[in-house]
Amino acid sequence: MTAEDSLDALIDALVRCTFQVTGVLTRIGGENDLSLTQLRVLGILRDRRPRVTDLAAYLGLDKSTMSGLIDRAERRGLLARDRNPHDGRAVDVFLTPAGQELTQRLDVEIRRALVPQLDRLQSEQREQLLGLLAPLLDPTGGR
Amino acid sequence: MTAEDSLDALIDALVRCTFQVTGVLTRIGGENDLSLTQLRVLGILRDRRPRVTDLAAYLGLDKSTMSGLIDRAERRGLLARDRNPHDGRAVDVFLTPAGQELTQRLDVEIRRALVPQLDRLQSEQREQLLGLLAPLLDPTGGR
DNA sequence: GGAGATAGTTGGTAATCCAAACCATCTCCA
DNA sequence: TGGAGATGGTTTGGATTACCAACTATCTCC
Repeated sequence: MTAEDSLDALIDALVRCTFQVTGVLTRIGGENDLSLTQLRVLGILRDRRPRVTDLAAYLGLDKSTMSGLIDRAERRGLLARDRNPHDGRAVDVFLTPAGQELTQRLDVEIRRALVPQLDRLQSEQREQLLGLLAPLLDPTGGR
Repeated sequence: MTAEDSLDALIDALVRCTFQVTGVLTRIGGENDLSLTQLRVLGILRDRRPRVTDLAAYLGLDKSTMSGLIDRAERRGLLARDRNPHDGRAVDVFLTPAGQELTQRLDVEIRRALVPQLDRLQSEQREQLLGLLAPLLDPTGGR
């Protein structure tokens, strides 16, 4: 197998893996009446209190899309808005206690769903995988 | 770091990686007026000629959703339907030449977008990563 | 203090998705 | 063999997701 083919195979595996994980997340979200995007919103808000624009930027969505997403989640009591004290234009978004509770429960479910796959690897292989994924995630490109 | 924490970190990295790859695919799809789902449809049809229900099952979608997706892609001339010769109820779906051409172009673009990230790894690390992803993708669970 | 930039919402449109209802075809057994 | 039930697809209706353009409110800075 040439290096070229091997790279193709790796990309294929990466994409396949992406869809597999996405499938798990979509399923778990769906079981809780959450779209994948809503799931991501909750995940981001777990340890942050961003303004609407930041949230949209994280997710790669338009501001107006964000408004609707927040509206519906707010109506369900999962998150809330608050005027930013330092900038009268900005609106901070954060989880309500109910949202925190749900997010935590989802975390457990996601973990439970993914662990069996990861358990196919031995402990040191998992360490290795973590080490290999890290550079891929570094936004600075490691330079 | 305990083994428990390490597993959490790995799951976090895996999910983060998933969203990063999804972002790339969504962007490239969008540049070609394709949703992520349409992109997947084309990808699946690359080397298959499934019936509508099979396609829906692959993607985890409802039959009725599939109908609409196929309709729109067919209207764009990317794929076509044909009555299954062995089962009068079933409808086979396959790429048109235009669809094949687009799919191939998308393949190149996706490759080009992901290679820079993967180039952060040395050749043998990429081999290693491929080896670690393989068992995660095996639907039989390797048993 | 006002012109231009920035933050967010609203309204309009298209795509995506599900569920339920529906027709056509197939299976299979009584 | 004929018909009841299962299966494959489409259609319809409704909620969500997503974009863009237009709008209001606030901020920045000359």
